[in-house]
This record gives sequence, structure tokens and C-alpha cells, in this order.
Amino acid sequence: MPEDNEDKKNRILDAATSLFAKRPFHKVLLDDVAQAAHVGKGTLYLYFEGKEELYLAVLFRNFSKLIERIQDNIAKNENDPKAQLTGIIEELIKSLYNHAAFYELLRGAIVSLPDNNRWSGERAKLYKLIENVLRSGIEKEVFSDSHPDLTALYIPGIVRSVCLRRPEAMTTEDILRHAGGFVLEALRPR
Amino acid sequence: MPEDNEDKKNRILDAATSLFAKRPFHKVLLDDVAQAAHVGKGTLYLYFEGKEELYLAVLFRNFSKLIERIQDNIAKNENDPKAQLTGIIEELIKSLYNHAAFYELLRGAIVSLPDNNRWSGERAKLYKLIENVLRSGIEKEVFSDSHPDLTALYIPGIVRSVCLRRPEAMTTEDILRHAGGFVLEALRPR
Amino acid sequence: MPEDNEDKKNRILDAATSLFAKRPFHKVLLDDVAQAAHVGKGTLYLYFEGKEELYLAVLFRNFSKLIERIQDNIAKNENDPKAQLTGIIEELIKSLYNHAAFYELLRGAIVSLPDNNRWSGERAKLYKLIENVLRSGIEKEVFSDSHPDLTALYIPGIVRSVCLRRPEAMTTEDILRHAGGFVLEALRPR
Amino acid sequence: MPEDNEDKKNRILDAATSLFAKRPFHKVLLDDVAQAAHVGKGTLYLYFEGKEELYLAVLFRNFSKLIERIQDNIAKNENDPKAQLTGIIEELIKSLYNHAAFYELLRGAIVSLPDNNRWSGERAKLYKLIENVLRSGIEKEVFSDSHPDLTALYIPGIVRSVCLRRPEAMTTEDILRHAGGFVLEALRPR
DNA sequence: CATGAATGAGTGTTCATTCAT
DNA sequence: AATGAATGAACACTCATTCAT
Repeated sequence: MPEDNEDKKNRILDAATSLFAKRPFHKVLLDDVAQAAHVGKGTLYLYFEGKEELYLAVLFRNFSKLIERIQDNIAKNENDPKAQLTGIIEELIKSLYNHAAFYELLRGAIVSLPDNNRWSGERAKLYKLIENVLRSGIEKEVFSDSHPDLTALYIPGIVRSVCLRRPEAMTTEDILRHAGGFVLEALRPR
Repeated sequence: MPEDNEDKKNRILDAATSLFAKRPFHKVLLDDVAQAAHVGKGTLYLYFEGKEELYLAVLFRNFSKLIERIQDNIAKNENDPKAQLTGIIEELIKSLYNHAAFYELLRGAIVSLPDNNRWSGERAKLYKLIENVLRSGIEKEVFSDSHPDLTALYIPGIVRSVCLRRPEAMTTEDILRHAGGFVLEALRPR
Repeated sequence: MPEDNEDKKNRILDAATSLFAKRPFHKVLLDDVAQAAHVGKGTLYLYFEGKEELYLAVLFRNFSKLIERIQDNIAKNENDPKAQLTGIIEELIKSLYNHAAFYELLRGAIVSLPDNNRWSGERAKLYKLIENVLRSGIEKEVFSDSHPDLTALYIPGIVRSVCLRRPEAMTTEDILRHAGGFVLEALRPR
Repeated sequence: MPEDNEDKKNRILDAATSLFAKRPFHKVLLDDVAQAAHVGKGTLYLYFEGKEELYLAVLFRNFSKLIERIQDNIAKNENDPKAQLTGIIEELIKSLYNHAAFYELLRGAIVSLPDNNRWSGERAKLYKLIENVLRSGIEKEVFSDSHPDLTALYIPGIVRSVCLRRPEAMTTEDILRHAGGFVLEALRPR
């Protein structure tokens, strides 16, 4: 793969992200991806091994971006688990709100591939991040939860579902406030 | 379509459910469906218009079954919103636990088809069912929630995510207990 | 094959005639034939061996009818070759005018089948009939023609082409008059 | 469709012409066409939209070639309507003699398609060409005919029928001589 | 005899992948 | 490195034919 042309690779990923967001896997044609990326179809194969690899790369890149932003956010609110948790929810909403395809990310039930591992590792990283925030809150006694590992799963699930089917009249802020409140309430120390 | 053989139609739907549960749409071959249903390939077309219609029928039938079970469960626990809510979560877990393909149901972002309406109507029915339980609980002051319409979305989201990625060591009962507790806690009157 | 149900066989042939007249062979479905004949699809196979046999039977029956009518017409105008020839043209026009599919009859280039023989025998019969009229006219010195066998081919060809593409404004009589005149002129003794 | 490779397109058309000449539409497989054209099956779809379009393209190309040759022939025999007419018959014989499928051309009753128009336009062109030769002959008083538009239809009909069922012993020249004589006789001024 | 539900071989079409330029 | 024309394996879908009722 060419080194300096990281640009072109990103153009392809952007195009693919947008198309996989709109249509299911089997309805996205590599012809379309190439066209949208202003790239020859053969070029796709210089940067990715095939359609599935491209698909995973899309998910992976976007997922990694999300994790990075969440890490930043956690760092910014050190020692304030409530703010950290709200920040996580906020980042999740921002990610999912505009990237329908991206829902696949949290799904992972479908594609099974050799390097599925790299992939589920990334997913595990997200959940661990959340779980750690929960544990630190429990330790600091601002949260109460017998199974933070499960709760870590709930939170992306909550955000995902509300982003997919959000009521028309509702703004992102409304959703953030309500979902954040819902989770904090559930975790309130007894 | 033949009139009486609802049986054969169901055999096809069963086979398709099982296959769509294991593989993504484009990896499921109609040859396989036919074989699994012990039916000629042409027979599929007597009962369904094509692959997509079959896919939707699978989702629809399973979704309808779920709604029915939830309705029964709600009726059984009349006047006890907490028990109703726990029952809903229980039914959701039972449905999602074994039917990966079924996750598509709560997703719906992807497939777009003519009779998508019949389809999203069914989905709306589920959410309304949950919302009504929440509202009755609010009225009876066993729940407190400013946006039961949003919360109605969260609940399937929570169940979905935990079913998809549940920790190995956890039984269905454990999950039900924790998820139910989580939600009830979040809704506790202040 | 049932003896008394010659009726049903004819109903099938009528339906098939009408459908093969409107569409090319591969666009005519046996489902349609059965429906149009108010007969179960399986019944077709009680009377005909398959689709091709049915197709040929359609052509054959109609062709035989035509030959019969032409024979009658020739007998009626004994000793008047001009009237006989005009009669032949008239019958051809009447047959072809309403039976587009029927054009296949004079064609025969396409289907090749075992009993194609019975078939081309019938076709030969038509041409022989015309040729004989021509020969009797030549003998009586009302026609002049060095190759009546070729001319016998021209006449159905002429009628066929004008029936297929006749000018809108032209009646059957107009066509008969002109085509008949054309042929008689060509055969005029020198 | 690729720009420069008119060659490959013609190779496909040649192969298809030859196959459609030998078998009816539904017996011609695209696999065979591809193989005969030494081309991958998918390549067919780069140049034609589907089987029917290919079929029509075959007819159209050959028909256009015929018309061109007839036009040249007419130009070569300017001011000699008899020679022009004989030339037309000769070209028709040459075309039809070797291209059975080609009979479809003058037929056109069967296939109905969107761009059927382009198609019947071409057919109309042929008939107009003949009609004009007839009219110029009438004007010059070497022909006599009350309906040159009808006669224009007869001529391809005559050639067609004799080519389809020509007697074995007859050469192309014999046929040309007789058919030409037949027509000229029919048109002789009275 | 009559039927039409069931069948599966057969075929048109798609589209990821390759490779000559 | 970049391309896009060419490819053919793979697949959905059709429909003549069969056969249990």
C-alpha cells in the first residue's frame, strides 16, 4: 500500500462509510464506492483486500475514532464519574446520530471474519472503558451497581435504540438529558 | 398461494428464521432455505414473492409472536406495572436470546421496502405497549419518568445489547434480575 | 385420450391459438393456456405431450382447416383457374388476417421436432394445391408461368406480408382485389 | 459501455446472429453466445442490456446493412427502375438466403419492446425505398400499379417465402430470374 | 378423468475480483 | 500506482412437467 496516499484511503473510507450507512451490505456495490470516492474500482483493491475487509475497515475506523473521543472525554473529567458517564453518552449519541451504518458496530453478530478478533478487541475496549468509569464511581460511592460489566453493555444499547427511533420532536440535547438522567438514576446509591 | 397449507409456510419460515439468524442476508441461499425446509426451491415462490419478502416475513412473524406474548403477559399482571415491566423484559430476553437475526427487528434502519409500513407499524406497537405500561405505572405513582416514550425505546435497547454480548458466565435469570433491577431503579419515584 | 371430450381438446387449442397469436413461444405460459381454456394445467398433458406438441397442434389444426377451405373453394370453381386462384388468395387473407401466430405456419424455420414431417407434409399439401391450380391454368392457357412450383410459394408470401403490415386505411376487399390483380397480371399469357 | 471496442460488440453480434439464425429465441442460451463470441458471459451485459436487447440488436444491425446495400444498388441504377427493382430482389435474396433468423425482421409481429419504434422505423424505411422505386417506374411509364404501397410489401414477402422453402434443385440465380420476372410481369404497363 | 401444488433443472443476470494497459 | 474493461462463479428466479389426491 502506498504510504503518502493515506489521503486516498481515507477518501475511500469516507465514501464507503456513507454508503454502508444508507444501505445494507449486499446492496452496496463496489462500483458505487469507487464512484463516490472518485477512484477507479481496481484502486479499492490496492487499499483493501475485498469488500468485507473494506466494510470492516469502515466500522473499525469509525469505532476507533469514537473510542478516542471517549478516552479524551474521560481524561478531561478525571475524578468525576458522573460527568464521565454523561460524556460517554454524549459521544455515543454524536457518533450514532449521524452514522446509521455505524450501528453495525455495536452489533457484530453478522460478519464473521478471520480478523474478527482485532475487531471484537476494539469493541471490548469500549465496554471496558465504560465499565471502568462505573467501577470508579462505585468506589467513590456515587454509583451503586452489582454488575458494572452488564451495565456497560446497557449504555450503548440505550443510546443506539433512541438514536435509531428517536421521536421527531426531540433534540439531541433533550435525548442526552433524559438518557443521562435515566442512567444516573438507575445507578444512584441506595 | 395455496390455501390450507399454512403448515408448509411455517416450515419455510422456521427454516428461514434459523438461517437468517446465523448468517447475514446475502450469505443465506434460497437453496439452503429450501433444503432446510424440506421443500423444493420453487415452492418458496408459491408462498413468498422473493428473497426479500421472505426475509421480511421471517422478521414479521417472529416480531408478531413476541408482541402477542408481551400482551398476554401484561394482561396476566393487570394493575401491577412493575410486574408487567419485568415481564416485558423477560419476554424480550427470551426472544432475543436465541434469535440473532431477530435483532434486525428492533433495528429496521436498513431494509427499506414497499410494505415497510406494515412493518414499522408493528414495531410502533411494541413501543406503545411498553410506553403504556410505563404511563400506568406513573399514574399509579410506582414509576417516575418525564419521557416514557423515550424510556420505551431504551428497554429493548438494553435487552438487545446484553443478549448480543452477554458475559459467558451469566445465566438468563441473572441477566433478567440485573436488567430488571436497573430499569426499576431508574424509574423509582423520587 | 378421452374420446367424447374432443370438445375440451378444442377448447385448449382455441385458447392456445389465441395466445400463440399474441406472443412469441417463450412468452406463452402453460399456466395462461390452462386458465384461458378453463382447464387445469395438468389437463393439458392429457391431450398433448408437452408445450411444443401443443404449439404444433395449434399450427396443424389451423393449417388443416385452411387447406380444407381452399379445397372446397377449388372444387366450387372447377374449370375456372382464375376464380380458383382468387379464391385461394381470399382464404389465405381470411386466415392470416386474424391469426398473427399463424404466420409461423408458413415459416417453419424455427421449431424442429420429430413429427415435423407430418407437419411439413401438410405445408407441402398447401403448396401443391396452389401449384395444381396454376398448372391447370397453364394447360388451359389462361396462365403463363415457367415455374409454377415457385409461384406457389410466392402467393402465401404475398398475402402474409400484406396482412402483417397492411396500411390502416385498407379494407380486406381492397387488399384482395389488388393482390389478386397483381398475381393474375403476373401470370397473364404473353 | 466501453467506447472504442466496436470490434468486440460486433463479434458478439456476429455470434448471436448465427445462433438466432439456427434456433428459436428460447433455445439460444447466453452461455452459447458468449462462448461463440469468445467472450465472458458478463461481457455481453457491457454491450447489451439483456437477452431481448441483444436479439433486437442482431435484427437491427442486419436489417440496416440490408437497407444500405439496397440504397447503394438503387443509386447505381439511377433512372432504370426495372434494374433497381431487380437489384432490390437480389439483395433481399442474398440477405434472407443465409440468415434464417433474419426472417424475423420482416415479421415484427411478435416482439414488442420499448424501442420497437426505432425498429419499425427501419422497416418502414425499407418499404418506402421499394415504393419509391415503384413510383418512379410508374412515372416513367415502365410500371403500372394502382397501389405501389401494397406492392412494396409483396416483394419482400415473395422473396421471403421462396427463400424459406426453395426447391432443392434451384439456384439463387434461377430464383432471382423467376421472381424478378414475376414481379416485372405483374407491373407491366397495360 | 381432472386438478393444481410441488418440483428442480435450467438460465438470465449480477457483481466481486482480476489484470492488461 | 491507477484504472476500468473483462470475467465467470454464484445466485435468484422461472416454468414445463409430474403426481398425489
